[in-house]
Amino acid sequence: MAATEAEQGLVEQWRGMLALHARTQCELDRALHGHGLCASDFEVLDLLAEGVAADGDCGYRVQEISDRVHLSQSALSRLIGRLEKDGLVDRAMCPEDRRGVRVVLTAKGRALYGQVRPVQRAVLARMLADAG
Amino acid sequence: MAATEAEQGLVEQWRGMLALHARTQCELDRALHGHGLCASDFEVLDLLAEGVAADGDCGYRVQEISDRVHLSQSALSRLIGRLEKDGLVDRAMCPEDRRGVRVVLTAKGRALYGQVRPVQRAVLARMLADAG
DNA sequence: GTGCATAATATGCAAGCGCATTTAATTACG
DNA sequence: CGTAATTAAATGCGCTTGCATATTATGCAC
Repeated sequence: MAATEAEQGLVEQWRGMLALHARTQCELDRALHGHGLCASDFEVLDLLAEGVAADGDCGYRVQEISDRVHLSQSALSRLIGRLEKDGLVDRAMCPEDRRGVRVVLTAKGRALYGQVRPVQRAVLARMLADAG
Repeated sequence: MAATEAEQGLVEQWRGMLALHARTQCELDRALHGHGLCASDFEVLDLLAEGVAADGDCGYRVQEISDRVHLSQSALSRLIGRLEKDGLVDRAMCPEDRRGVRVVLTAKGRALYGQVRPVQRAVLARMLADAG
């Protein structure tokens, strides 16, 4: 039946994606672990670093980060807490909405990002290049 | 530069994959949760069910499952333990290598799989159809 | 067969995650 | 204004995960 064939195609697509995702995520975690980061940490740093050019003052609201990163709100809150504890980001109250929190890379965070970014890009190149 | 462009392409490919994977995995977990399963549980059941046709006697070695499922050996061991506790699989010693363990679907496990499989397929169809 | 390296699972443990709830600030409505 | 409904983020909690290690079984040298 055509329906079954289409279904089988979806299943294979999904299995392929699971495999590639797991392999890549695992490699990323290993590569970043030496720098004290996990893959989710890097996702957030990557977003923060790309947001502002060089002046480290505007940053993102937690909610904006939450829209772009695939974590629950609670997981993100704790992740930012860890980054802050390690001195990689600062948390500051939003002046315009005092419920909100603004997150900014510190100099240390920016430096670590600069160091780690090529590592992450290399893993992506190695894992995604052929098996796309 | 061409190198930077290629790199940017990889980054976008990876972000797209992260997004699609996270959305789908999350939907799967939600859909299966009502049946007492998580997405990893289903992966294992799916493999076990496809392995043998109807006679439930040969099953898989844990190591064979480990090759096909993207979990650490310890996580898989515990997952099988949970399935066993819920009466969905049986664990039996391998006659030919008594270090090994053979895992087989029980009748209950096969019944649950039959019930849950269309649910999982529907989620895949819904999530992967357009954004492939 | 005894001893030693290796292999297949299981288990102790700490860390990260999601769900539900809490706390604090804003908005809406009488 | 004051009170209820809503929103932003943080926290309690249980569960799953991976790493390191323990346990049991095999195989090989002697």
